[in-house]
Amino acid sequence: MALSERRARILAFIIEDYVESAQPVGSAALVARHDLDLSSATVRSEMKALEEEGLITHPHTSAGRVPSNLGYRTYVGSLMGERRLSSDEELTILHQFHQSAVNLQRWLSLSASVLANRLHTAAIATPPHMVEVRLKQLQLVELTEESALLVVVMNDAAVLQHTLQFEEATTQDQLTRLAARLNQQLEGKTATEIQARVPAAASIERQVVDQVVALLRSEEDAASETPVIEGVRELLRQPEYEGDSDRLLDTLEAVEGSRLQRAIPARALGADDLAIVIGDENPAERYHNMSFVLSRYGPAGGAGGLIGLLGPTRLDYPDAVAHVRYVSDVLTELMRRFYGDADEAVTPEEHQ
Amino acid sequence: MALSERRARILAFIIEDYVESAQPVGSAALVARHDLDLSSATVRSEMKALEEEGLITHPHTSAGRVPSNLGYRTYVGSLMGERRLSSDEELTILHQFHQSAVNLQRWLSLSASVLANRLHTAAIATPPHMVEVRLKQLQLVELTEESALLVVVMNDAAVLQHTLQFEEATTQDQLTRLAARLNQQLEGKTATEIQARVPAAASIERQVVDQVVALLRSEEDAASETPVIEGVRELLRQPEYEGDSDRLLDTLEAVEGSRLQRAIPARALGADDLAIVIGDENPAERYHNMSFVLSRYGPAGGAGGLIGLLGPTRLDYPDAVAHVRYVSDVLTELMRRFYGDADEAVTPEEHQ
DNA sequence: CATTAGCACTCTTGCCCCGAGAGTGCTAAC
DNA sequence: GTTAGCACTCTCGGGGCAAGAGTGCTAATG
Repeated sequence: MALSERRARILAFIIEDYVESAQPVGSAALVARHDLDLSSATVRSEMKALEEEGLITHPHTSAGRVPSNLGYRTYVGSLMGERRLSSDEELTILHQFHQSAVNLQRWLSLSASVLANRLHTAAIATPPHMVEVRLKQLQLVELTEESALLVVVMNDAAVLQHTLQFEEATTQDQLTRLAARLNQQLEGKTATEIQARVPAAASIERQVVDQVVALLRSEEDAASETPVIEGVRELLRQPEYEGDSDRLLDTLEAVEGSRLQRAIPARALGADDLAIVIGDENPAERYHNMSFVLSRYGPAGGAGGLIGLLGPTRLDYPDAVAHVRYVSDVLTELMRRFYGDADEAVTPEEHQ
Repeated sequence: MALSERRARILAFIIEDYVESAQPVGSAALVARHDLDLSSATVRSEMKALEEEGLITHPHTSAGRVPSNLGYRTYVGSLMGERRLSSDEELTILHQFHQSAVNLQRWLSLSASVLANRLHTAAIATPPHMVEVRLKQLQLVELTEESALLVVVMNDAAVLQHTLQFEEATTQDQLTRLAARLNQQLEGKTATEIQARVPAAASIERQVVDQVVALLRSEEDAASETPVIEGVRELLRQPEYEGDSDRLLDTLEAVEGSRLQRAIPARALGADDLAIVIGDENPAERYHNMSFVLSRYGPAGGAGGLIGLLGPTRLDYPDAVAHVRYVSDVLTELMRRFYGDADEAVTPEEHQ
């Protein structure tokens, strides 16, 4: 497995050329493009060796070489250079954030759009998620005599709402008093804590508290969070889908929010804050011909989420990593600045 | 233009066969499928006449006939039979609504899904919209010492929120008092009415009121409402897109929420509550090869929105109309039942 | 002994051609 | 007015073919 330096260089060239052209790369073309001091014959024998190590393949006898998943893996593992965004690039991106409203949901879509547009593929962002969801405040607004709107604000600044139907008639006044009392009793509590003291008898209060618990639970449930996805069309325009409507539709399906939410290989994020998941490294078979580049964002210890790219395995990994890293940092910084620090642990907004 | 009865029947048959098969229909096939008491030669001469009137066309000399937009138009205008759903079909649909949570946003997606699945094409639903948006209640929740979350409930039960940054530090107590005072002053007012009395001096109050106005305005602005869309994949699976990735991607683009919102030909809804927009009847060129079947839903005089189908011009119009009508009625009834009557004019929930 | 030139071989791709099939439009007969 | 018959047109799929790209092997070279 110890690749000779020359062989490693050739592998890197193959990958880079292939990423750019989406065409199998042949020995002669490789020599020409990179001014190698070698003949195509030599390159061919090196290619053969690389193939025997399983790093590249052959679509068919008379075609050039294509990187295998293993090839990409070794490339991202040790071969590719660390790319940093130029300050021009960083400024362009920052500029877009500065033009956006102060609103986490916007930032998430914006982050995804920025990534999608710059890398020409799809990008995703999951809303930040807290470990402990607590009630911050609730509010009751009369709708009709026998129904009211319950609005619940949580400590991550998420706002959820639900309509309640009552058996008996009430007034806004009664509702306001009830809300004030409940706020006193329940503020800062989690769903489990509140559940311990739900009134036994059926009553309006009981209904409200039940629903508060339900809403807190739904916020706790990470699975209920639909990720933002942008740039699906960029992705589907990639040559891998050209003229293959079936594959295109399958991917379109695979990429729809509701499917995607469970499929994001979040566990790939180990100690590091950045994960690269290539092809069949993804546990979900549906994504075996795609790669993810993901980063955790959010203040350390505070609420956080995932942001990243989703493309064909033929991704420009150095570029992708640099962009995902940078956007993730920007997002973290914005959260820190506008939503208080980690211990205040406050986060999203206009979220679902 | 006065089509003889026989000619009209033939046109209807052509359309119905074509809708089903997506293949140009030839004279012989038509005679066979419908047991016509005519020879194919006779049908051919009728077809020729229909073609001269612009109701059908010829992809090329040796192909069968295909309805033109004008053909579809006369078909929906006078030829097609009124289809009603069977009570079985109605029950199946109702059943799905009964299983859903009491939540307008859910109902909208559900309506769109039902339509999409039953007609095998895309379906849209716009959130209900009121003519006059008034403030119902506002709430301020401390986030950090110098920032707070403003939550605004409007008379259509929409809830919007925004984060505010203050220059000075405040406490939750101060915020609560401010909110109570503002609620007294501003409840039931429209954006314009509130704007007349914004405090001149910069202050926290000023900031809050400004933002309340902005939120009311954004709710007023119908254009800011992103419609729900379901079944895009059903649509793209239609034979018109088979093997034509370009057209497929164009349509995918045209159908993305943000583009669609301005393109829904709402004005086509005249006095009637149902509109059928065929191909180039749509002002937006992008949709010239698609048809819309739209209905207004919502209690008469109250908040209402649009729901409908979006498919290739080769739509099963009788089926589409019957389904859209029925789902729209169900939705209206649900709103009436759960959100009070027209004069109370109260409506959505968990709506962005 | 690594490198290279040379060459045979393989496989794809685009193209042309052709025949089968589907459908029309016309004409002449009923 | 309707119909049978027929010539004509156009599409579609397959076979054959030549060009092009690229490999893999071998033998020569420094």
